[in-house]
Amino acid sequence: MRKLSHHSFQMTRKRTSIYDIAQRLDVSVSTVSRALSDHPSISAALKERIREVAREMHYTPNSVAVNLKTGRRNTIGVVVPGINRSFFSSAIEGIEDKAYKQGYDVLIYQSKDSAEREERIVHSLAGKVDGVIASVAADATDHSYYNHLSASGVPVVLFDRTAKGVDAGTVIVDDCQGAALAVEHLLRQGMKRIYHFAGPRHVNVWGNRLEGYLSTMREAGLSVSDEYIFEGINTSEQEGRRFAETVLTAHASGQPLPEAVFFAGDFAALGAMLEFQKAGIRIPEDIAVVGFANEPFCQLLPTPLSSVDQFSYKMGYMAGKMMFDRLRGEPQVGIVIAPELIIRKSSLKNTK
Amino acid sequence: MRKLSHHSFQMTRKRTSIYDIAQRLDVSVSTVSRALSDHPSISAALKERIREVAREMHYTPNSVAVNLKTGRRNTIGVVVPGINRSFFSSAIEGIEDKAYKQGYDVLIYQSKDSAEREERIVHSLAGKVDGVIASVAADATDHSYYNHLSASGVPVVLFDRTAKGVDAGTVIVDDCQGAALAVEHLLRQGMKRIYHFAGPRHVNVWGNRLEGYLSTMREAGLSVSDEYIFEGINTSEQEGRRFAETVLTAHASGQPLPEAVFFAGDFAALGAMLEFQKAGIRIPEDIAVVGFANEPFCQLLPTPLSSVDQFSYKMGYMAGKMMFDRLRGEPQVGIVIAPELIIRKSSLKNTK
DNA sequence: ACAGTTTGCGCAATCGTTTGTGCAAATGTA
DNA sequence: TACATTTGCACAAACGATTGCGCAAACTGT
Repeated sequence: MRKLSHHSFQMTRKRTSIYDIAQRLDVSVSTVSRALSDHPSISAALKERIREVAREMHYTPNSVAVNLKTGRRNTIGVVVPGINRSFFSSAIEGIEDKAYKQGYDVLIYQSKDSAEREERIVHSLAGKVDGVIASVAADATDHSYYNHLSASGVPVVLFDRTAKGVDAGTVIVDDCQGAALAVEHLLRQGMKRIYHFAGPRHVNVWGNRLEGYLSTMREAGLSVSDEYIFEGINTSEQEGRRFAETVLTAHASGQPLPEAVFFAGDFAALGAMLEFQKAGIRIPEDIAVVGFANEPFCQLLPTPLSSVDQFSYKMGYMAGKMMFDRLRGEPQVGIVIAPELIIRKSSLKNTK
Repeated sequence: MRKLSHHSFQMTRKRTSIYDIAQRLDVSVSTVSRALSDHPSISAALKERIREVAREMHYTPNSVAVNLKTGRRNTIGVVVPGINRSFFSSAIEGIEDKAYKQGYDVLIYQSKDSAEREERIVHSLAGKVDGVIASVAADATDHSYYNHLSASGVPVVLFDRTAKGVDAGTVIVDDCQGAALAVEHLLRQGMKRIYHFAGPRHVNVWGNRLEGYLSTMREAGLSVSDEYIFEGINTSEQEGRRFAETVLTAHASGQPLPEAVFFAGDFAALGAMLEFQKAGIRIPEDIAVVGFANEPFCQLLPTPLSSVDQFSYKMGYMAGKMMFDRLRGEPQVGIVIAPELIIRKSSLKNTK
């Protein structure tokens, strides 16, 4: 192992520029530039020599200079509530893969579900990126600051959590249909008393899932009384537990248990399942459960959790695709991905 | 809601530059530049007017131009195996939080545990970022390409998965001690026949955990026979299952079951637990289990999994801190974070 | 051999900033 | 009043690339 300097930060040799190459071969910088970008007006022989010298001098173009000159930055910004969540991190993976293929870099920002932080981020993003892909913060309803971007020529693509009044392309999963799939699956097994754990309905995804639940129940000729629906402040595990407690105390005072519950989020489903099981209620025999998002842990649970898959990676990838379409000036309006119900043990009553 | 153009990509007005402001106030660009950066040689009155006009013209500095001129990009690159893993995504969260405070942006790249991809990324990073924070790919042992960066003045900080022969600061958890904590915890409960599920030992983290396991056993006066140690190709759930099968078949042919197993990773522990339980083996009564990383799912499991916490967020945050120290020319050599054993049901034999 | 093309390259402006230096006007000193 | 300082701003050269234009030399054809 070769000895390394303690203070490598001092030995910063200047990077070789196009100018150094030019000097070395006694040609002009423009010639070097053209040679390296394979311009027709440079002879093949000279091109070859320039490329060779560039290689041996370890030349890498200074992207900042290129960006300044061309006006493009080859970078797209991504704003999500938090990266530390499977749905978002795998969506980002999709975005990154697409971007990587196109030679673009990805700048990541976390709004932490705070619209205030989101706004600051969005403003700072203007001029740093060619486009922005985002999933909006849930704590507010007005996200019009994204229009600053689109107004100044920076295309915006919203995925999953979209916002009204924003000039942007959207990539979403058909939440309404996803809910329908889940509820129909339960109905098919003869259950009628199906509850729904919802998130705040001002957020499109949760509102639509509620909508899908309601319309499917209605179509099946079932009436949905108030106690069927529980609106959590979010879809966390804790809220799921709170839901379970509510149901259990209602049961204690005589109300029948639900036959099944459709949760608008997996974590809420998880919390509730654990709480139910603690109370001696069996899943799925006593209560069948379906979640939403198909988080990785679903299949890891001792009672694997049925869930609606949102194809998070694909959503990210499509959002990336839509972004590049927009950058090319071919604006796609919106993409809706068909969800898929993954049936596991938690929702199968007649399991032998 | 105001009507938005279908083709906002065409209405790209030129961004206002420092030059526009100068023209409007009939001063020179240099004056504007200095005024906005609060240079002493500009009168307070003029500064105020310039700032005002800048605000009303919605001026935001063109960061690319600033970068080109100053040589700094205010961006740090992060290279991790994959973002879609709780450990890395929350480490990134730590990095991002620190960077955000310092006004730096974060560029994310995924090596997907491929050294080849990692090398391409690292090369492309030269000249795009001021520093690089990474956790190296596990499929190779030579990561010397990182030296290109440090040699050209771009500081490198490695966290968790480090590499020998790379001129970089490091932030790691004391894996050896973490293993010791886990094994001691098991020993204290009187167990002696303690197995270890290891990862490839050429990767520092797994090698050190193995080391910690071995030395703790040795100090307790216990001999470790070959079948105690299983070296998986990684620490995935699948490898965990494979481990369980190996143990079970050995048991079928007369060998006693382990009293406890210390896993070098939570996912492996999970896979094995599920497999054991499927075979009717009770956790922790028959086999106690301790994992490593304290992944979020540990506490969600019906038999919550004891695990060694690595403080991933903190590691990321410290890595960020170390990066800024290096950028300031105050090189920290290495930070070692003390791990903490989180004891849960899976490792408590004498639970009532 | 001469005009007309093509081929191959250099000159210089440009992108939006930062910053060293120069130079007037305003101020201070005697 | 005359000279030395300070104050406040403008000029112009960078940073590292891209690119329109110009212009010699090397070809083409007759």
